[in-house]
Amino acid sequence: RKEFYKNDELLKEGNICRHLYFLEQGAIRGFYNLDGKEITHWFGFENDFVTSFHSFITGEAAIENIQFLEYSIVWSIPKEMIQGLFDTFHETERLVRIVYEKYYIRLEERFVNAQFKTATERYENLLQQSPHILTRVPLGYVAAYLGITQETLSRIRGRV
Amino acid sequence: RKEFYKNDELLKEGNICRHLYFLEQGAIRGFYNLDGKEITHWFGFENDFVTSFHSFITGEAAIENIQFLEYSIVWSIPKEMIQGLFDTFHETERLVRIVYEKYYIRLEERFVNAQFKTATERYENLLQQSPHILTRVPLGYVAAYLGITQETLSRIRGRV
DNA sequence: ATTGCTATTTGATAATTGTCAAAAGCATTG
DNA sequence: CAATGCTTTTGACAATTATCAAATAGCAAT
Repeated sequence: RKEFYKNDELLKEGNICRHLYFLEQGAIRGFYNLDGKEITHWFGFENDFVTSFHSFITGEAAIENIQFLEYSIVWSIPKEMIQGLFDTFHETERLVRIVYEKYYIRLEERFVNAQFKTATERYENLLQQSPHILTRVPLGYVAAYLGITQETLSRIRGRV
Repeated sequence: RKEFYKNDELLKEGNICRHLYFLEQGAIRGFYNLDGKEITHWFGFENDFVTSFHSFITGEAAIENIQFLEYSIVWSIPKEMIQGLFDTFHETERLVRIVYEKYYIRLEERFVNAQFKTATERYENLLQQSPHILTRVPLGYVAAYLGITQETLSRIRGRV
């Protein structure tokens, strides 16, 4: 169990993410750098499992950063320990499998939105499904999350 | 074990997908209808596991269709049977967990491409990573897969 | 209330991609 | 080899979104 404060970093790009985290309280974002800009591509909130998935699974260096958006409480478990649990308690592996299923479905939906819907539709979708993101996160981060610039998001909000 | 021919359907939207499939040979696509257009959003080839993931996991009606692109051989297993295997043989659940990990990473990469890269970059990426898709699949399907219109893809190819 | 800092909005213009229509290319069939 | 149907390309124009620059709003700390 660890506590973190706003802007604290959980992971820096280039490092290997060796832990799975559970966010008991707070908010967190994952972002990477593209042409000198920070691109936020996911958020985590209370009761979310978070990690740098690609790095955690493959053991390669992470290309993303993970940073806290507010005071947060997280529980962390090292990869080896959770793998040990898989062997000892079958139910752990089942839990993780089911978590994966949920996360996959979520990502699939975001993917379809990203590729086949307009910026306005994506914003309205977010407004309906995850309004808490908009209230707890700076607009610039949300814009990147939606795959548009901050200016465009601002204009969309002005219209709707 | 079943055999299918070009344009055969494995799943129609509105039905519940109760099976996980393994594609021993052939090619297959998943697509859904949007404003009267067929939007292909994934392909499967030899040695891929395929299913309508959302429907298979949630038990809800599928919003997508699955159709063969050529003569194919698939192995299918009903959901209840694989769940039985999970209980009987722990390794089965582990296998599925690991397959999920691979598929999640793939989807994550596609998502980042979809949202943060230009159409040209996505095409060049595909050209490098999965050139077989371009040789075995009609251009219109590939365009939808890349999230652009067929005309735009045609122009990109003309340029590159 | 004032200052300094950051976040958000607005404006003008450019780049990218989509839409609709038509032409060209290519393979299959009788 | 002409006819048919399907795929791919080309053209003209419209819509969407990005970019760059500047103005405004909001907020914390004097």
